[in-house]
This record gives sequence, structure tokens and C-alpha cells, in this order.
Amino acid sequence: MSESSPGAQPTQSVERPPLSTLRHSLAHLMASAVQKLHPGVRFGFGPSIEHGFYYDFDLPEPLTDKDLAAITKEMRGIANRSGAIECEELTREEAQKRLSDQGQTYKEEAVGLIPEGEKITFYSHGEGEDRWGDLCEGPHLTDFRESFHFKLLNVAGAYWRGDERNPMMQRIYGTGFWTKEELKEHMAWLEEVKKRDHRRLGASMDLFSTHADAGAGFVFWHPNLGTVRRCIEDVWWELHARDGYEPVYTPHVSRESLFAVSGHLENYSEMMYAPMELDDLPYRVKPMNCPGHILIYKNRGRSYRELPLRWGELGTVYRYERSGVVHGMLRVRGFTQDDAHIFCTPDQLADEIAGVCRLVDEIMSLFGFECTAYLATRPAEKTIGDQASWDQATAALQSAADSIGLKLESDEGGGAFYGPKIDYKIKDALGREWQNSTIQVDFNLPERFDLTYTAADGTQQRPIMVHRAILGSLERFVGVLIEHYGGKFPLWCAPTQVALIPIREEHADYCRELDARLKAELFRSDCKDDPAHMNKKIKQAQRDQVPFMLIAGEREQADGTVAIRRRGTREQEVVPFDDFLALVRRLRGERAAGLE
RNA sequence: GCUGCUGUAGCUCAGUGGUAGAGCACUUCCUUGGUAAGGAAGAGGUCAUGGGUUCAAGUCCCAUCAGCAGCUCCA
Repeated sequence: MSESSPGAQPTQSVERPPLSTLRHSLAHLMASAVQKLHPGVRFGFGPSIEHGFYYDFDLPEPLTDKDLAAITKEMRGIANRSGAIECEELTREEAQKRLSDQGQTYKEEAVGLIPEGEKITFYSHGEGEDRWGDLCEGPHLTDFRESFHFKLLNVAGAYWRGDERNPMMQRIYGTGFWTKEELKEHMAWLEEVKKRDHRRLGASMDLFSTHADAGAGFVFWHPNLGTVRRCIEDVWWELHARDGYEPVYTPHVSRESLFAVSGHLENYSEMMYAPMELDDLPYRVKPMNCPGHILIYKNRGRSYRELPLRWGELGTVYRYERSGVVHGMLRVRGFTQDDAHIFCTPDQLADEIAGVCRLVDEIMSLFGFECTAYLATRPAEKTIGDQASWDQATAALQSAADSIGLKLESDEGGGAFYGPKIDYKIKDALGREWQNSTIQVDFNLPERFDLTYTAADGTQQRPIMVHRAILGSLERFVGVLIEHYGGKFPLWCAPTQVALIPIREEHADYCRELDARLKAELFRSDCKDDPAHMNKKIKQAQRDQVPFMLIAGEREQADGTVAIRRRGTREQEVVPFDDFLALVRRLRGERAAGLE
């Protein structure tokens, strides 16, 4: 199994056009097949994408997965009967007329989207009944008789031009490669993605659940995953304490007026839960932790001598997410952010940002993630504050990144309503990207809450706030982590670290003795001393992805040894128990990723 | 929220208007086993929920809830 998607870096011979060209042409071929089977179809867009291609269709009848076989067959037929793909250039008027004659209303609209002065081209293929052409900028293959391999994958809805105010079309996704092997490899990758799905592993490893009785988007952490989470939280606090962060705790519910001052009511209310009335006053469940931390800051006068203040909270927030978007642990309605707010002077800002960037890097490497950073600037609407402070904040992020040699990609308009941010994307073991860490510079909330500190010259100055989360939310991060590791948590955070398995019941005492010694050192060991069969216990430990199985029978008992079976292998090594203890002490101490 | 699909035992799924099923998991008994499924028996279901059609509904229709593939949106 390849560690990254085979689609990302295809191997191909030099004479062949890029994979994206093949896939784009496959989208055309698919569209022509759909037209043969459903003559009234109107077409949307049909590009190549990262791992394949899609095409959007407007059809009166719904397509289902069952239609894919017929469409595939038709595609093969069209390609075999006549392979040539031709390109012709049309004037804007000719293109409009042709599409209008064909009743292709979406495509007519698409012509209007082509900038003045740009060439307008049609790509066509097929003979007679198969004849089909499409407004398209290309490029395409010149001939479908080239050897290629494709597979149609699934059907889904998609808005015309990606806008939810537009009609919903039907989208078919597919993928294609030059060789059978590459296609096979990609299908195996998709299979691996499925196997590692945190919802599936969550069930088989007894990690978490969600419940219709509790409502969508609320996660229940079972003891196994609770253990993983505690381990992560422990490192988190350890590293944050080292970096001068102090813990704070704030309530989940506050008076609504607090969120009026912060601007959440005005800019974030569609994400917030409805008010509840207490003593005739409206209260709200918090969607963010910042107003709470601000109240602590404001509780007394602050001196420049105290700054920077770095306050961390694993703060649970509740946000209304639309019903269709909730997804396992990755997109939920209640989650715990590893939040912190830094209150600092303008002089300190760049260093503070740089410090957070370094911490992001350190924590993400602990889990083996590679990160990419993006600079997210002011959104087009629903923001607070004047442009000058936005510019200042944006410049501060950029210069902090420069100071530590961090390259920032651009995310235009992706900022929070109160300030710009650096967002990180992490790449997991399967090559997929996730957004977790975020660093946000905020001049606006200090203004709104009238935060001050006394400067060295005795004047009252405005502090700057940095909002930051590194894991993002524990739910999303741990969900990603399950998939990243495929359930094979490193020893230091694995729910059960060692499974002890006696070969016969008479060896159970020996196992219990070893179990006691492991537990005395706070290892999470599971002594499987029930009367069940040894093979069954091995199978359970495999299913639970326990890093080490220690199997002990007569020989081990007599010698004070254990037969170690490491996760993922069937080989055994017999070593003195003390050696094993030394090994796990070291792995835990190093928070090692592997079991060596 | 939108489009399409799905909901039957803890899990995976069969059941095409007429007596609710299988495999795995679970429990008990037998088996004392050297590295991924020993044998036998048993228990387990208001067929998501509520309404409707029908002599008769797990099966057909409507609504609600939850889930799946996406879109849009996001930590």
C-alpha cells in the first residue's frame, strides 16, 4: 500500500498527455454516454479533479449507483466505435446559437463566463448517433483509442456553479489512469481509506458513539478513546506550561449581552444556539471561549509588566451546524477547542505569533503530520473593525512567519470576523489534508471590550489579542488521528498498551504478577486471565490494535521471560520481562511513533 | 439546509403484501489449547418513530428522527 494517493503522483511515460487531460476527456466521454441514455440531459461542468473527474447533469429522473454500469458500458462502446476527438474554434455568437439550439441552458450561461477576447472552443467526438460536442477550453486527448482504464465511482448532488441558491444537479464522480495497475492501486487506496474510517474503527475498537437519542453531532467518548484523549491533553498541558501558558476555566453559558459586546450576536448568530431565559434575562451557550477569557483580563487593572499573558483552556463550545454537514467526530455540534488567548503589546506580537508557530510544528510532528500554513485575510462581508487594523494584523502575521522562515500560502478572504489568521493544513498518512491549527490576530475585541494595560510611561494602552488553537478541536483532531494511525495508536497514547495472555489457566498467576508490575509503573495493561481460549484472546488483542501482546506459558514462567508479539506482526521474540519493561519505558518516555 | 440513497439482533446483511432469518459477537456446558475463528446448546427483534392504504404491511404511501455519498458551509 502506497503511503500517499497514487493519484497524486502518477507514474506515466513521457509521450502521454498529463493524467488530468485523460480524466477531462473521460468526463466528456461519460457525458456523451449519459446523453445517449438520457437524451433530454442538460450539462453543467465536467472537469478533472485531484483523484479523477466528475460531470454535472440536469436530468428529470434521479441517477443511482445502478446506472453506472450502463453508462460505463456505453462509454466503452462510444470510444471503440470511433475514437477521434476534434477541436473547433467558434465565435461567441456561434457558440451561443449552437448551445441555444441544443437547449443547453447551463452551457449558454457558461459562455457568458468566458472573458472577452478569450478563444471559445468546442471539443467533439463520436460518429452518427454517438456524436457529441461540448463547450470546453480543453486540452483533450486526440483519440479515445489510446489505452486507458477508468471507473465510475458514485453519484451525488451538486449545485450549479457551486452556489446553494442555484438548482441542484446530479454529479457522477469517476477516476481514470493510463494503466490497469494504477487504477488498481487507486482502488486499493480507496479501500484503505474506507478501512481506516474513524466511524468504522470507532465501532470495532469501542472508541466513541453518537446517538439519535442525544441528537446529531454530539460525540460520546468511550473509555478507550477517553484514555487516548487524556494522554494527548497531558502532553498538551505539559508543552503549554513549558511555554508559559496558564490554565483558565470559563462557564459554558453566559448572558446574551456578553455576546452582543463581542459582536458574536451580530456576526455569528446563525451558528449559535437559541437564547434561554433565566430570571427574565436571555442567556446563551458559548460558541467561542474568547469573551470569557476577556472577562478574566478585565477583572482588574493590568500592567505592561504582566504581558504577555498566555491563557489556555480546553474549552467546550457549541455551534449549530446544518443537518447535512455533521460527520462522525470530524464535524460536530459540540466540541472542545484547545484554545488559548495571548494578550500582548504591539512590540511582543511578532514573537508571540512565532512562538505559536513553533509550538504548532512541535505538536504536529509528535503525531507525524506535515503542515502547510495559509494566510487568511479579511472576508468580504460580516466583519468588525477598520481596514487599518486589519492591515496591521495581517502584516504582523506575515512578518512573524518571515522571522522564522515559515512560508505562507494565500487564503484570500478566509479570515475570522474579528481578524486575519494563519491556518494550518496537516497531511495524514494517506496523503489527505485536514485543517486544524489556527492563529488569529485580533485588534477588534480588545477595542470592543475596552481592554487596557498601564504602559511604562503610565499611559493606558490597548493590548492585542492572539486567538490560537493547535489541535483545533479534540473531536476533529482525534478523529483525524484515528484515520492517520488506522487505529494503531503509538504506545504512549494507546488505550491498552500491553495485553497479557497466558497459554493455559495455570500460567494466569504468572501473567497477573507481570500485570501488577506493569500497572505499578502506570502502564495500561490488560491481563486476559479469563478461561477463554488463547487464540481468541490473541484475536481480540489484534482487533483492539494493542501494541504489545505478551504470551506466557511454561517456558516463560520458568525463565522469567515473555514471548512478545508486536502489533502488525506474527513473529515472536522471547525476552526477559525486565528487558520488555525497559523497552516500554523507553518508548513511552520518547513518545515514540513505532514499537522498536 | 439542498439532491439522491439507507434504517431488520451488538456488528455485517438476507428477507418483492400472508408464521421474522443467517454469519460473526454474546451466555452456558464440553474442550487445557504454543500464537487470527475447537465443539454443542442457548439467549437476543415494538423490523428507527408516528400516521395512512389494505382483509392483511418489515414489505406500499406520507411525515419525523438518525445515518450514508456529495454540494454549500466549517474547528
